[in-house]
Amino acid sequence: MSIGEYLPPEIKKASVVRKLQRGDFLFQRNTPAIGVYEVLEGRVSMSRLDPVGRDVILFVATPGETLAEATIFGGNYHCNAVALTQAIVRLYPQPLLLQEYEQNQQFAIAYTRMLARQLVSARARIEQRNMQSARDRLRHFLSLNMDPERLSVKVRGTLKELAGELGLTHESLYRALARMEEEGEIYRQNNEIMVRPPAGMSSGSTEED
Amino acid sequence: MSIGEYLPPEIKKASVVRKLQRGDFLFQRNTPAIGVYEVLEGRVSMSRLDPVGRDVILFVATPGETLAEATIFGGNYHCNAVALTQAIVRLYPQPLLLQEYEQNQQFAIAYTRMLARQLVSARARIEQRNMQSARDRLRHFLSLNMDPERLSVKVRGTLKELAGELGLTHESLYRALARMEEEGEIYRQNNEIMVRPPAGMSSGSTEED
DNA sequence: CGAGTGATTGACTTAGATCAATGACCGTGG
DNA sequence: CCACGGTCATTGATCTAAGTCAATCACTCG
Repeated sequence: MSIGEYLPPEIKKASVVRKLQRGDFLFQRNTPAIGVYEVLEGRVSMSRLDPVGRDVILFVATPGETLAEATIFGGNYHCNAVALTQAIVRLYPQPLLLQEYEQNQQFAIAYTRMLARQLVSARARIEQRNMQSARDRLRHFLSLNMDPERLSVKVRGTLKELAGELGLTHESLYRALARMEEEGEIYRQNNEIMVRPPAGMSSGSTEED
Repeated sequence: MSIGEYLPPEIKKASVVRKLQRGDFLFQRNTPAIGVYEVLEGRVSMSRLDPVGRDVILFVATPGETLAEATIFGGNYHCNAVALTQAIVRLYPQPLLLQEYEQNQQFAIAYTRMLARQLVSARARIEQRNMQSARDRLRHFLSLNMDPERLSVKVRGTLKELAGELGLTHESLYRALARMEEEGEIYRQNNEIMVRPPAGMSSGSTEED
């Protein structure tokens, strides 16, 4: 799923890890693209100055996300990338990526697929954000991430981080969780959120114990 | 930019237009993918049943948008597509697309680029949604769509549609526009929104008349 | 043990959503 | 040619839920 998983070993080996202090530029707009980055730690923001001189944020990449995917084909970067926190990134050199794309159709397909998959999940997040209520956003998140067997979601990281992912303050998320638990819609246990099926759902194949 | 623009003419010719009534399925999950669709008119929703039986919306495609881009490589559809309104779509047959992708590297690159571009703009929209205030969302939109020469944005379609794109009610958008105009931040004329540069900006190269 | 952070809850504020009404405009059909 | 229905643009009044500020408790790490 993440970029590292399907890259040929020689590109992995040729990748370079870079550490950034808060405020460091990773790259600047209209500068030749040297490759695609993956964020390993911290947060890196991509932004651009608008014609009036304001900085417009296009994307804030968090660990596991890649940036500047289109620069596999060369050209210049189209925005500025700045570390918002101390951060660690991995650079996959453009010439190697492009060469692989051109010579190994399996890789080209994998790369294209990855972009399509990311697009699907970005769009899903937009849909999530179309809902204003904390509970609806949470439900959407749970629905998309639920383990079908257990009808539950293991929360990765902290609830605060989840709140950020949902575009909510942590307080709102805590309250939504609390109320949904009160009302019996969900049930929490450690860092796992179990969803209680609506009345009249048979659990089908997974009848345990 | 849109998919039609770089497709080889033979694929364009082979594409099929389909009209949908509200509620019609365009395709269903786990059904063999026959191609990539472009929405010409109306709104088509992509959704999936979650393990608990709720319908989760992944994406609502509007005119100009494509869906199921990953199915260029075949396989099954991964969600259900239903017309939310009366709609018109164009189908680009998967076998032709794949053949072209495999045999014409320029096309493969163009297709990959298109996905990367869409990803950039989807991410930008997520950033926009991270802002809760109507004015900030509007500013973000203006910054991204501003004509650099005129420092203005021509609104496509109605303001109501724009409100939807910004994730706001139309009333909120009207009020935000009105207040920003009152305060001199913007200036409206027909369907164009002109942005008044913050104090102390020289317009640089475009000093006209 | 004390600092730092996450989880949680309470009190209060506020801006967006909602409901409602009005005027402008546009196309259609009689 | 005009009346009528529909939609957009706009504004007012009100509601509500999320944001904000603040406090507490548990836990971890050095």
